[in-house]
Amino acid sequence: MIIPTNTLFLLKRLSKAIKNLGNKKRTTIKDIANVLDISPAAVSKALHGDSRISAKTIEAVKEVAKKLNYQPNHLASALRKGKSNLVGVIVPKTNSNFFSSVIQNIEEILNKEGYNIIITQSNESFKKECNNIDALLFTQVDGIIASMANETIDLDYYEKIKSYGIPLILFDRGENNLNVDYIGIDDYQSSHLIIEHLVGQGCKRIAHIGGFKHTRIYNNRIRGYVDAIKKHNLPLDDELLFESSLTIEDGREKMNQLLALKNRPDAVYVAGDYAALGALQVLKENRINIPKDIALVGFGNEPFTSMVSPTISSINQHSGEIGRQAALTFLERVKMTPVKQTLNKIILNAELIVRDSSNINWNL
Amino acid sequence: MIIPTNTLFLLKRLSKAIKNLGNKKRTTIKDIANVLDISPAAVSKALHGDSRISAKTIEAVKEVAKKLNYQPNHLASALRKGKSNLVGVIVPKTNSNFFSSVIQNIEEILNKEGYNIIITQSNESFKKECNNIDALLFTQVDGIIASMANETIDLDYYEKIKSYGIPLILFDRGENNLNVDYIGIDDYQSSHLIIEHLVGQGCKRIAHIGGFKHTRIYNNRIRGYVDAIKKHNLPLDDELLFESSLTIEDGREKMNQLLALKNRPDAVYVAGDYAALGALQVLKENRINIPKDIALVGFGNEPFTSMVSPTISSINQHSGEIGRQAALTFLERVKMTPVKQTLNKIILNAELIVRDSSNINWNL
DNA sequence: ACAACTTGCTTAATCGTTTAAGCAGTTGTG
DNA sequence: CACAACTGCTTAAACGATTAAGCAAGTTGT
Repeated sequence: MIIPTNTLFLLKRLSKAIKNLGNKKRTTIKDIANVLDISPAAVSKALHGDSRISAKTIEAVKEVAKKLNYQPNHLASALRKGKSNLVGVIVPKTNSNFFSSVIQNIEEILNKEGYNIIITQSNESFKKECNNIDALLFTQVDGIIASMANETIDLDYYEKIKSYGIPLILFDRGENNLNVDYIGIDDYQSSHLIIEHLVGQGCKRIAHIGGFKHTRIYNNRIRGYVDAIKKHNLPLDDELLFESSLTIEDGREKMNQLLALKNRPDAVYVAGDYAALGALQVLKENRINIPKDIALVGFGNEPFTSMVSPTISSINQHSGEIGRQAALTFLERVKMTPVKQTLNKIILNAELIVRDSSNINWNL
Repeated sequence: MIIPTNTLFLLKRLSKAIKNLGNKKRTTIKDIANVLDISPAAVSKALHGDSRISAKTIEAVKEVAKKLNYQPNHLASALRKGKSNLVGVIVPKTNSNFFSSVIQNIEEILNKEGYNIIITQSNESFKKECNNIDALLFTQVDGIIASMANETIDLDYYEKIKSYGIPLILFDRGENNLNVDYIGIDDYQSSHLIIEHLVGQGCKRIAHIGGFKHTRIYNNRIRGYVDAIKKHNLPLDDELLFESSLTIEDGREKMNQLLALKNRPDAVYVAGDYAALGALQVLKENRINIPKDIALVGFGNEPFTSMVSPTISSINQHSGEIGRQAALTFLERVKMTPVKQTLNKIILNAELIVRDSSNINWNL
């Protein structure tokens, strides 16, 4: 056992302090200070490796800290420093591969910089989202990284975050009007990718089951769809374009409506994988040949797209990269004092992953 | 505009304070105290509705608080009260329906009681789990609700939680030796349910792709399998029993091994849905009739089990109820001072959901 | 030899809230 | 009328860590 100090006196204090460990509270810098007979301030500095504290003292402090199992009280230092080193993350749901992967990457980057993250889910409910924001602000987070619920139109609560003077970073489901950082893929361009691909497969009447127009990303996908269709001089028919909640059930519903048309489409581009899955089920139930009769493309590259039969073509949103960029953007913003927010978009190129559901060379 | 006080003097102070809102820091109880010319202590009490503060003062304080957009500093009160009102949740992954649903229910209950939760994921990595525990303890959480990573054998870090004197609640993946609360389903009994069902379908040679034995729940499923097989006097063959990581890939691998047997099984019970999916893929690739030639049952009732074709029979683990019970158990424990931990198991009955993959009346 | 640094600490204030203790003034009780 | 109890506040300490300011002793430069 190496005791950093040689006086019997200090040794006695140490063992007394160790004895007290059992009954009492947690060890504080004061306890360490008492053992070594120096001031708490010196202990604090020693623990932070302050250059004005002698190497000998630093070592002694660290030794005693370890012996007494000292754990810094984060609340105290956060209060004093005005920084909690916590970052709030709000997502519509965690049980989606996209969001779970984004979170994982945010966490990885931020942990390295000493931040911890608080994950909350809105379950696509505006009210829950507001509660989450309040809870995070209440917890004194140093910033918030969020993707909005589908329902969210009123931006007051996001303005509230801004008014706190902490960085707000949006990803995937964002909103220009807030004038904050945004990270996402190029939804407009993604639609083009999909339409090009379907045209290449020989499709001539392409439907789109889109998300709600009021959500920017879905609106962009719809705009992309419309423009790409026009570009290829394909029929742009009102009955081929739907707004949907993009759940499995609604995917089924909209697909049924498409099948009920006199003039059926020969391809369907669905703006979400879950709805695409619903559409797939309906197609199979109706014994429709996929992709020969109707080709299908989803969006999001959820793992199940490669599990179902036929496998579903989809758009890879680079969730990992989105998470990374969101975290890095936060780190940049938080360095500024005072925090300045400006509209700053990072748009990644998406990638179309062609699978059986839209590959005419399959299942001939 | 209703001003709770009638003196011009106070009115002036209020408008001055409101003016200061822009440039300065956040509003504190001190600011409110200054406006009303009372002590910060009185403000604090007023905000908490202390009976020793007059109704008039309480109203005035609340009015000014609203006007100055006062938001309590959680760090300060947490420091003072020695309670952060934060609960840490550790799960192996969030992108599983089971865990995501458990979390949702924990959150719902705890939010009502004024707690917020910090969700962390271990990604089935022991190291990550240790980091998470450290991060949560560092954040001064008031308790931890966790489900262990598959890798976790060394329990030192969990002992560390206990040594902090905060409640530790385990669910699903637990460990008796820690002597803490545990909430889960009856895994042993679930295996019986499955075997009974398969026997009822006429299966006579039932294989089990199980999880790792060192994880209690998987061990229980294996024991249940073995005992149920014995009970029905079916062949209990070493080559029919595997330990697996239960990923899709490993499910594929183990299924391939089963197909390579001279004496193939006529049913496979897989201890996890993802591995069951892998097994399903292999069966389909080998044009094996499901369930006539080989029946299949999974575990966990992940949503995709009802999406794939054929749909996969599985065990519903009552994730919602597990989350609720975990939260309620925490609330009970945290009330005790000092917190007492004892081995206390809440075991829920699981439910077998029979789908096409093990229903002989289907696909004849 | 004396100013000017440097070293290695201490002192005391501070972050924002809570709370035990206490103090006037009022009301109630026997 | 005296004493108790209540009302409505104030004072001051505390939670644990950080940090600006300062001080004493030693070191360096001229």
